[in-house]
Amino acid sequence: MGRVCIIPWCRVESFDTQKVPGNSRAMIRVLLAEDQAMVLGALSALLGLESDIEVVGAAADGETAWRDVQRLKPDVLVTDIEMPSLTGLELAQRIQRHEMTTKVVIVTTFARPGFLRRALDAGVAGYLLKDAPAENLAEALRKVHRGGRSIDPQLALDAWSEADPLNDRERQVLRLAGEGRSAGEIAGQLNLSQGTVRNYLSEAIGKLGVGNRIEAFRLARQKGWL
Amino acid sequence: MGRVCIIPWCRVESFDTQKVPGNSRAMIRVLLAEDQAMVLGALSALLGLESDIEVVGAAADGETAWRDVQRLKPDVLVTDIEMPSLTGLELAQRIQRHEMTTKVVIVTTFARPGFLRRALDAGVAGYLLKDAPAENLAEALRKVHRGGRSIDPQLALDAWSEADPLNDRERQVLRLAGEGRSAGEIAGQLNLSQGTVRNYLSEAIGKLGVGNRIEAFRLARQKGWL
DNA sequence: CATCGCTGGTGACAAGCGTCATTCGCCGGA
DNA sequence: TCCGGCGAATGACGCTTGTCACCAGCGATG
Repeated sequence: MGRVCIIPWCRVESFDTQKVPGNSRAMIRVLLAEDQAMVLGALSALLGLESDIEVVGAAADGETAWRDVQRLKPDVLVTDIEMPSLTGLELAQRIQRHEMTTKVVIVTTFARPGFLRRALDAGVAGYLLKDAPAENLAEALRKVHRGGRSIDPQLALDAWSEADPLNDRERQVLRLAGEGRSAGEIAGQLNLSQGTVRNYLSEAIGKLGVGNRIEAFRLARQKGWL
Repeated sequence: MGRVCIIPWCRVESFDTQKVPGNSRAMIRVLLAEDQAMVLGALSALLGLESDIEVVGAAADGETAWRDVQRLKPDVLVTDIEMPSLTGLELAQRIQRHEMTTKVVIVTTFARPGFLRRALDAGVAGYLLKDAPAENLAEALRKVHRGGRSIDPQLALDAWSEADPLNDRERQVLRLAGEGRSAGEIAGQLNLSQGTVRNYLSEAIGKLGVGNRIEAFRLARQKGWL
């Protein structure tokens, strides 16, 4: 199995991954997927410090990650969500559909309950935030490799407790308000009266427990409700 | 220049003979500032593999980074831009104003011309994108430490396009307004009068040629002027 | 048929927003 | 010394927002 290192100055063209110097133990074979090259390299370095983890590949976009998953059959895929050509969530779905043994751990910036929910539906075994301490990653990989799950606890709570309180109209109106449209403009665009638009906005503001449309928009977007 | 391959599964062992544990050599003392803990840890691991670089500290927000800069007086500060309490750009400004010898290298996701421009005004020596290959970082640090500069070339071109029309106050006010603060709240926070805040907002709205604070905020942020 | 509940609308009111003309103090340059 | 410019404040004006109480149609459900 020939493999090319994707990091340019790393000029090794291929080598044997099965055989690990001095250690035939339960080495966890990990594939990384992350579109920001520098973060990708850094994560690779980070995991490389762990004696029981072996980074067998690193992909910078969704499609190559998918090919690498099929080719390398890693124990664990560590992936970002936002990537070109194929998101981490779609990647997880494919792995689920193909009934592969590769576990998926999402590592992302976005603490949006909506994302977590979709990730769980796609059968991911881990969901970490980039805000979390770096040690958590290796720990999570071990847990997942043992068959466990590792979900950001704070986020897990949010995903259960908080359902989207907004209805369709409120979402529409809030989206436009967030772009700076006035009540009148929104009314024109949705074929409503100006007063009705203000009522919906007021409703949304009340439901979200904030003070104005801007905060309402920010909160709703942050929660993944828009 | 001896270099160690940073990618762990790339098992090239290139030894650096320069480096001695006693280190009388040009060890580059680096402070990291990055709000995403996992990325911070990963970058730390990445740079830790370089034989001529020593990571002397790692801060997760702007204020602690600033304290660490004063305390540790590192050769180079590697900082993200978007951080709580103090952005990387403000950090660079402070270092410039205090005429410290610490060089600043910005490492960010944002390829916004305005950011680069303000970074250059603040006298930073390097501006890298997280999209860039990981080995660029260490390379840039060395170049900067030798007194050189390392600016993302593509971005450097764009920077000459559009100038930021906003002044300091307008930026501050707009940032807070974008978070949903009212004129009164902003006034309290900046020790201004409510009327003055509205004047600044009006100015900003006019300069940007938009219709209200929300549009002004969105436009300014998109251009990298905040 | 009565009666909910839902979607949308009205009108009124206070508070906040955006604009403008004007003022004041202060600093730096001519 | 005077003058211009800048940062900040003021007050006034009209428009927009956020809130609330209330009303009208309309489809279900009893």
